[in-house]
Amino acid sequence: MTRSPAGSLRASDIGTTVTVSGWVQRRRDHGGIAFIDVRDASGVIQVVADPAEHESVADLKMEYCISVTGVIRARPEGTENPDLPTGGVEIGVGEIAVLSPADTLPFMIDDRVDIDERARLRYRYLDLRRPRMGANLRARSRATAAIRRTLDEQGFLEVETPTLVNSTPEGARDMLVPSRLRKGEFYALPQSPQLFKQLLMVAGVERYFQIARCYRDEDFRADRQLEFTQLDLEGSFWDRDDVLETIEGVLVAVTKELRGIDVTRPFPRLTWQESMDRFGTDKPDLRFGSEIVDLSELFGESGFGVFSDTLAAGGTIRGINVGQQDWPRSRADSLTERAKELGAKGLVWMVVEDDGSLRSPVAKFLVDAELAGIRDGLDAKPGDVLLMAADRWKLAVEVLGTLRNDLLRPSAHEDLAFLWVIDFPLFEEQEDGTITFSHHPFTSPVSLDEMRDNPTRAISKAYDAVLNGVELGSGSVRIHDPDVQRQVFDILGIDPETADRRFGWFLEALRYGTPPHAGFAFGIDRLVMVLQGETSIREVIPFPKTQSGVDPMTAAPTWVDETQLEELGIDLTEEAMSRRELPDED
RNA sequence: GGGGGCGUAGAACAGCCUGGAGUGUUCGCCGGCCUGUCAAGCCGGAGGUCGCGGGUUCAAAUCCCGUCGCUCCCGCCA
Repeated sequence: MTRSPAGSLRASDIGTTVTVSGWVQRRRDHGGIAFIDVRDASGVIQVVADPAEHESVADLKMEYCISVTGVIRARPEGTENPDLPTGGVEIGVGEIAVLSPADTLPFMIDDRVDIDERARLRYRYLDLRRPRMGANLRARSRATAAIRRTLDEQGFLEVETPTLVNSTPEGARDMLVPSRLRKGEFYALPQSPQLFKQLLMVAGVERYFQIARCYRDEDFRADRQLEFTQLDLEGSFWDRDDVLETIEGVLVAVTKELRGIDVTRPFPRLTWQESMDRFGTDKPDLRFGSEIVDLSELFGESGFGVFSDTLAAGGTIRGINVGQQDWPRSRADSLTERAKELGAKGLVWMVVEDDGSLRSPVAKFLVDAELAGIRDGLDAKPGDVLLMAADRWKLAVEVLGTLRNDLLRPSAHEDLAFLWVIDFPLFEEQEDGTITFSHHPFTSPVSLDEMRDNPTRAISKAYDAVLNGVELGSGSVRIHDPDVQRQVFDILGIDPETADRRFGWFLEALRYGTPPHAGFAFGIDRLVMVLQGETSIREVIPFPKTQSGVDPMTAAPTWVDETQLEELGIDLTEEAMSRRELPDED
């Protein structure tokens, strides 16, 4: 007899004999009657047995893998379960077979319990049996299917690029793989297929995409793992808007697939400058207001030294109204600490009293006109909490932008707010005065003259996609002229010899009739995370690593045999060897 | 590299501030009862190196120091 998916059974199946195979989710044994919830990948069905007839029912434990054959029947009136898609019917047992028993579980297969993450990862195969995790796995599969469907319809070619590539020390730290055939040399795992996809444009592919695993050896966050998956995409003869339209189409299709809703297009666009000014970040969360306001002009002549000195030094004074907040002293203190952690010298806070006056430790330093200006500028109403930062522009807006998120950002992702951030700076000036790229060194400037004359103010043809304050990914129009590419390397302080050694092969390729091209890459983990309402990408990655880069199940990374190291020509340092002697402790 | 939170039975927690016998709750597990439950219910039982190491003390889950692990954040992440 063929097997029926448990979750598919409905009233229309009443009277038919079916076989369902799956796992015992729950057993409710009433003595004279026993209910067994059988779960498979499709859902759950209730099985009803008389323990007197089916003695083996008493032996069924949670997560036993079983097979049940019986007749579908309507549940007696009043016992239907409206919470279950199959809740109108049940299987009256004919036969039960245990396919595979299960040991007592290390934790319950239940969405309602938060289990220690180490235990979940140690038994990830059990963790993935939880409905929520199963739903996340399926969502991810449907997301990639929707991506392929959308791009295939537009004539894109899916091309696989190598995952053993040369190391590029710029940007993130590379994951390295030693070469056996060439002792002492290393491959790197790709941080992105960037240069290969540009070569595919040189190769005449015109429309390329790949669902590519990428690797960056940097510290973890809730939205960062060593390895992650990107939709990587590139098109020839494209300008920015061709990319934005294509990516929007993909994001809309995936959202439709996972959420069943039609996102309004086109997505809003903010310039980087506007995004920083209004939200203090290049990945603003547009689900809520409380924008940052420039209050500098109120304080040009201020008697409050912190403000007037900041302005005299070329800084700025920005404010934000974070609305109604519980505001005990401890909250103010911890927020001030947070602002300092972010680099601010301090944080000014004010609470609007019922009579409209402002209660604040600094109120006594401000004159009435200044206080009134703050109230007006921040549209203050009684009970509102106002925050102000006085600092150089970027720091001031970033601090307020972070506090805005800390205080107001919804924890779940029920609403969706997509947007584009465009017109990023081409370069960034670092604290030591050197110039680095802000996107990557293959990004086209808007103006060559501006790039040469005033590099730190030059605008690039780079853009980011943002969803609910999460940076999904970024892209740019690329440089297709080898001379321009050399100029960019020059500005970045990469001398011609170094440029040739590292990128000569690429610069050479650009000389053979390279089409203008542009592209994008977005993180599939992050997109699925938000659409599934999760706040960590580990929930949508089947087998993630812990924050220290360990897989508690397989114990990777592990020590390898001396002979393996010898073959690779690798000696461990004393420091590494001493770690080897330490016992692993929890 | 730095800061915060957490670590107590198989799981989730309370207990810690203010030291006094491993005390408690829910779930799971074992045994028993139970014919319409769906996180079934009722009765009984087992189960503990309070992460690890050191210190203070007559006495440490509790206070102090160190360390390991998990996690969030800063740095970092083109």
